[in-house]
Amino acid sequence: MPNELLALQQLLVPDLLTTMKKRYRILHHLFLTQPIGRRALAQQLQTTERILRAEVDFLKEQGLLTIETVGMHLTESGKSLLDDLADVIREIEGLGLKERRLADKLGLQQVRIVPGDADHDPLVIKALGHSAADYVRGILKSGDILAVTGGTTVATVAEQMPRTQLGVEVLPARGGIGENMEFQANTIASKLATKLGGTYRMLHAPDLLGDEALQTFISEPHVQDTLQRIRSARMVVHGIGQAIPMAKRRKLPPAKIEQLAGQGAIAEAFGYYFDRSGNIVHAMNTVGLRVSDLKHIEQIVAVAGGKSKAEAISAVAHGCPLHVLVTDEAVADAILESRREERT
Amino acid sequence: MPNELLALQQLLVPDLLTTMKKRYRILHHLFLTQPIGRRALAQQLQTTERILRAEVDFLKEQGLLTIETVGMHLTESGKSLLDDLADVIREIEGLGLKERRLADKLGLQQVRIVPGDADHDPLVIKALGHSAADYVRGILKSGDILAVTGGTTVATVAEQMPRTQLGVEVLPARGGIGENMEFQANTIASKLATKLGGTYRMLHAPDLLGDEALQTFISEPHVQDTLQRIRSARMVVHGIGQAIPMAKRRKLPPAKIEQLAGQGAIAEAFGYYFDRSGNIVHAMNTVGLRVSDLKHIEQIVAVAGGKSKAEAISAVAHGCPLHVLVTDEAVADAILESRREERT
DNA sequence: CTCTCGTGGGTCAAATAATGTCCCGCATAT
DNA sequence: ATATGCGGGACATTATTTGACCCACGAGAG
Repeated sequence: MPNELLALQQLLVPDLLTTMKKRYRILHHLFLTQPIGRRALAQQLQTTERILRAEVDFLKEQGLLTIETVGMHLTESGKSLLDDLADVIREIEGLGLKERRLADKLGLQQVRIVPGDADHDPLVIKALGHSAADYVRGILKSGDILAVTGGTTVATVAEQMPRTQLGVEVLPARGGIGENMEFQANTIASKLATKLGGTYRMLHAPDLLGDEALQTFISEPHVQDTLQRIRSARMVVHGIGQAIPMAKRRKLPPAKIEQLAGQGAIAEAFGYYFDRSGNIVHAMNTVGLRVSDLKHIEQIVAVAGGKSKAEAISAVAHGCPLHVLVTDEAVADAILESRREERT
Repeated sequence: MPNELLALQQLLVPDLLTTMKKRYRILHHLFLTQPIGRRALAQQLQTTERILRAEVDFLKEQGLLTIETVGMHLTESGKSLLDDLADVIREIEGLGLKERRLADKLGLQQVRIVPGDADHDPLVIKALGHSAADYVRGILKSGDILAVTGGTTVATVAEQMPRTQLGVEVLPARGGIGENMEFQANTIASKLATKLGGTYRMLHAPDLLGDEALQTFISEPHVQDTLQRIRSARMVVHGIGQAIPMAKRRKLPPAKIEQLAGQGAIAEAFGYYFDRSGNIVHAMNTVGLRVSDLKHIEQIVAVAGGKSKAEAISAVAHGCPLHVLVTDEAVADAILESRREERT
């Protein structure tokens, strides 16, 4: 433990840490679901109404949340407490240790783990987004260029980003690659720019362009300029998907999907498909960041969770440059477990 | 607060911090009075037997204390927990703040404050001794020369010093100046040397020596050598007393005491008497450290407590060089209060 | 508009935990 | 021997927590 105080307290007042975790959990869940009522919250937290009520009364007394007719809300000091507490809780839960082990195994600068499994609990995605947003905000400086991909997870990062006046430029990492409008890189870039008090540009590359048309498109001066800026980004935030489900979502022809499966494709990121060892087996035909550009970028941040994605995440971590991974506990456990098996 | 975790916990689990303090108090008091039984301890801590029993059962469960037929004892891990916890408790109690304020007001390097008032509770002296011993042990290095004065408080420092093998040389700061054998500087030096695994020398200067005899005594080569070593001490630990009571205890002639009172003598240290502003109004006629030698010494540590000594301590702090003060809360409050009044 | 539905807040008995109050047998020191 | 203080056991009493309701109200849907 980094903080010896926690060790002392564990011995002298074990209840303290337990209650602290309990209250943190309430605040955290409230933050993710607000506004929400007593009964609903109790049910979601697997506790009784009466017991939650006692805690809520206390937290209200401390000015951490407000109770209104529509439900409960965190106050400002509640939110700030939550952020400050996150690190402490991670250490208590032993997530800090897992983070360091996972970073070590995958050769990453840093790993952030959020409790739960995004596959089973959609709130975990929200927590992932919040954690990633917190990290990104801590790193970005005024004037930086930030490139983002599409996907629901990265969209959540934008959604969870608190409003600041940072003055950064946000760009889509790649052109449209067949997502719903809401989760496209362009949309996310615009949303993030708004939240961060910065500017953004779009990269309006039509889907499924023929080679020839693509060349023409790329050679436009305005596009050229945008591409240049994207490649000089200081930070990239991207998601990681499973190869086959992603291919289907993008409505690739069945033959192509067959082929991908045959090549052992398991992961997708940036429009590239990777096999288990991290080799690129296919690349989407669209403009933007290429894997070869990544090595010049200072901070590459991947955000992805859910046990089903564990193998994909592991593959991408090996296949392309990556500095920071924000994921959930289910993934961390799965990767740490599988890699231990390999060793035996 | 140096540790922001405490601030968070103060907000999120205040009552558990209270029980932490409570348990610390039990352990601390037990440490000072062991071996002691349930009932006696409960009475001293102003709580009921049953309530203390619940806590004791818990602490026993945690392996922090043992229960025997003669009473309760701290275990080794209990002692070490106590030491680790001391800093934390000081911060929670706000003593850390007072320490910094007092150090600022008196122009000292460091102040250590122990809760309570040595005038009313003899255990506070023991706590003073323990705190001072802890500090001294942290500073001393092998080969250092340590000079000590007499007095009950400094004697307690020796008593509370844990046994180590430091290899320091302990010397009396001044010759015998009319104390009981047990509290003389010589005796304390010997005791400390034993505890610290070092050597000691004595300075057997008879009381109330005439000028001439004193000169003869000083000129002896062995005494000369000892005096030289004393003056090159790295650290000095001394007590502070009230002038008039100290003069009476030393059985000075009543006329002399009258004179001291007339000169406004209020404090005593090293055999020197100081007035309120820190001027020396009288010096005992004995050998050893002179006030003028003090400025060459690296660490001068004063240990004294009890509200009645507050003015004396303040006077000495102004009158002669001092780096570290170990005192109790009653003194700290009194000095901080009086100095605030002066400003208005 | 009405009519749910979920909200916070009130109430009170039951269950559970904390506490006060004894008493006993046993070491230990006098 | 005996008086003292020790830990531990027992149990009634009290305090607190918890469970299980009900109610009035306001927002949002129909």
